[in-house]
Amino acid sequence: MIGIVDCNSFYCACERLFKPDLLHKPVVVLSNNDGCIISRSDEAKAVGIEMGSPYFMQKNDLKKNGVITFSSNYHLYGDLSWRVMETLRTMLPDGCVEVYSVDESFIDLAHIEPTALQSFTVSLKNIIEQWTGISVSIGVAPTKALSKVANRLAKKNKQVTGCVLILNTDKKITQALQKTPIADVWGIGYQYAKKLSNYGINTAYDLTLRTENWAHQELGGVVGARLFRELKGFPCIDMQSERVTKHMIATTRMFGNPVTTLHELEEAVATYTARAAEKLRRQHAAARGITVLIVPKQEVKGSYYRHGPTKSGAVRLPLATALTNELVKAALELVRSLFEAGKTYKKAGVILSDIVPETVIQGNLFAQAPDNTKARALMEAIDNINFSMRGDILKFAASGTTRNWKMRQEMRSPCYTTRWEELPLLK
DNA sequence: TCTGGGGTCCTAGGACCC
DNA sequence: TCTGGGGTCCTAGGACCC
Repeated sequence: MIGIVDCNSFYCACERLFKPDLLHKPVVVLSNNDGCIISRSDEAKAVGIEMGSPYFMQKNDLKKNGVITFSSNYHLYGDLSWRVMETLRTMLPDGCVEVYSVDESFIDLAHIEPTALQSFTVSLKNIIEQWTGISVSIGVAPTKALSKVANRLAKKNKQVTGCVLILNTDKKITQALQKTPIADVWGIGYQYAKKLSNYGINTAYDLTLRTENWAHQELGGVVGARLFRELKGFPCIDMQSERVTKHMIATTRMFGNPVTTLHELEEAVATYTARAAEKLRRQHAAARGITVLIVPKQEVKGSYYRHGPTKSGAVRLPLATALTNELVKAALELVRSLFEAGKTYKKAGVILSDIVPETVIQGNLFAQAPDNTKARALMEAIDNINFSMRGDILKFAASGTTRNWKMRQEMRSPCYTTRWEELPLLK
C-alpha cells in the first residue's frame, strides 16, 4: 500500500507554530508580492476566504472577519518542511519516503502488515505532530492516485477520520471515488475537468466507468491511461528515488513596481540569473541552456490573462557552466534583444536548462576549455558568505543597488528557525 | 516524371502538480 | 492600482540520418 502524508494548511501552520495565540483564529498566507492567497487555516476557510483569490479583492473580507494575514516566508516553511520529512525518514526504511512537495510525501507501506496499517499510520501522525508541531493528514490506498483520494477525504471529514483514511477494500474505494468530484482528482486540472464534465463525467467514479483507451484518447495520451489504471487500483506511478539534479532551474518574479527602462530590466535579469546560478552550484551541476523571459503589462481585451504575451529568447552555450559571470553575460544579451522601448514590464525570469553534473561537463571540439579553477573558487567564496551572512550581501554589479522593482512583502514573519538575529525570545 | 521506410534528436507548447 | 513561483512529463512536428 501507498500512503501520502500531507501537512494541514502548511504555511498557516508554520506561522502559528511561533504565535500560539493564533491557534484557533483565521489565518492566511499570501504569495510573493502579496499577490494572492495561497494558504488558509480552517477558520479562514469557514468564513469563505477563497484559495488562490487575489489579496486586493479579499482585503475587505479579511478585515471584516479578523483574519490575520502573512506574507510568505519561505525560509521558515523550508526549514519546517525539512523537519517533517526527516521525521518520516526516521520512521520508515530507506527508500520508502518520496518527498513530493514542500508539504507532501508519498510513503511506501509494503512492509507493514495489512492489519497493522491503521495503528501504524496513526502513530506516525502523532509522532510528527509531537516532534515538529505540524499536523498532517494521511491517506492510504493501493496506488498513488487513490491515496490522494483517501487523503482528501481524510482532511474533509477530520472529526470522523481523525485525519487518517485507509482505502483497503473495493467497496471503500468505490464509495470514495463516488464522493470525489472529478476536478479534485490528482492529474485533472481546469482544462480536463471542463472537458470531462461535457461528457457527463462529474466524479472520479464516473471516469472509471469509461475505458483505458478512452482515457488515453481524451486525457493527453499515456498520462490519462495511467491515471485511469491508478484509479482502478493498478499501480502505474512508481515511487521515485530522490532526484540528484533537476532538469531545469528557474528564477522568475513579478516586479514590485512596473519597469519601463532597459537598465532596470537588466538589473532584475542579472539578479535572477545570479540566484539561479547559486541553485545550480548547490546541486553541483552546470547548465548549457539559458532562457530569458520578459512579460509586458498590457490589457488583452476579453482574455483570461491579465498580462501581455511573454517574450522569450534562448541560447545554448558552447560549454555547460555554473559561473555567474558567464551566465549573466548570456542573459544580458538576451534581455537586450527582447526589450522594446516604450513598453511597461511586470515580470521577468531566467530558466537554466540542459543541466549536467559538474563532473561530466562535455568538452566542445570548437571551444577552448578554459581553466576555471580560480573563478570557481570565487563562486564558492561568494556562496559561502551569502549563505552564512544573510541574503545576498555579495552580488555582481550588474544586479544593481537601487532595485525599485523588488517585490513587496509587507507582512513577513521573522525567520525564527534559520537566522540567529530572528530567533524567538522568551521573556 | 516517378520519389520509401524507419529511425533519432530537438524544440515549443500544453497539460498538470503544489 | 494591485492576480506567485518553480517544477514535471508528454506530444507534435520539423530537421535530419541512412
